Amino acid sequence: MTTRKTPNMTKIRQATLDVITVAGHPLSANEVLARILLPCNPATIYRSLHYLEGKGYAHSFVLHCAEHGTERYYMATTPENHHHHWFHCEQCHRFIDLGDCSLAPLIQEYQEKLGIQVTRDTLYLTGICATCQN
Amino acid sequence: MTTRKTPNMTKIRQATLDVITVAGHPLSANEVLARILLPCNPATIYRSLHYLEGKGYAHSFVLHCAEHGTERYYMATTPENHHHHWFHCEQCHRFIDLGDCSLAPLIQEYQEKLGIQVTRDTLYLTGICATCQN
DNA sequence: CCGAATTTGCAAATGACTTGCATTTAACAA
DNA sequence: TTGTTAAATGCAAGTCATTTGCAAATTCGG
Repeated sequence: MTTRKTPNMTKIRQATLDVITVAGHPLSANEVLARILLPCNPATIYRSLHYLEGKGYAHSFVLHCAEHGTERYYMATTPENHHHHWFHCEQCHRFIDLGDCSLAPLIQEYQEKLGIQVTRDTLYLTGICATCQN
Repeated sequence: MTTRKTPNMTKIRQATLDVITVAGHPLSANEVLARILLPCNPATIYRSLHYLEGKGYAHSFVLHCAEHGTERYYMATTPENHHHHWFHCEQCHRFIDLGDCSLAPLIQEYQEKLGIQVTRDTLYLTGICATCQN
């Protein structure tokens, strides 16, 4: 009995990664499903996104917006493995990149002060974007 | 026909507020339900928490933890209406207070730079607390 | 090409949360 | 106090994102 060494980057997984990479901003599973070109079952998209996150190809966070409810949003990991934070417009449902995470010093401080081990930070802002204010 | 001026702070709503106030840390609807002394329907807890948040008596955020899934957590608003941020231990499911939100300057900067109107910020850290590391 | 292990599709299940509706509660005027 | 009426609650069913069990399809390694 041979154990397969590395699970496969299948067509669907690659296509899923392509979709979130091209998008350039966080996408929900439903949005991925709507954009993927391959015929694909919703459950497979969920599994595919799990896979990508597990392998470090994607990051995700759970965001709630009044109009779309609570969903998990995925974005492709950058080459440097930095993660960004985002502003979400509740009106047009668009994301604005707030740039690289700048929480490292703050997190370091908390870790030292409280003896905690931080494995993940979630930060996002919501409100109305410049365009929707007019 | 007279329109009633102010909806009521009913017994259940008051008891709900009491529960999250006494807890001192974020509580999910289920946790409130488990702690409230009055006989009360789950749906009413949800409605009650909505009410409290709408009136400014409570704040909430959605957090995902591997063991408990995705849930909204509520905490009582402080007298100064400051909101805190929290660390959540994925092992013992306890919250540690990270203190007052220190994002104001950062948010102000984003608002000016991007012309956005930020109505809400969500920040929390997850990981393993000091106790659970041993 | 064969056999084992992984992946996918499909359908049902889960779980948080919401909603419609009938009933109960409570505010307000008389 | 009592009747009227809006608001609050209980109950049950519905919604929606996500997960899971299982059978069928795919694919890797030999």
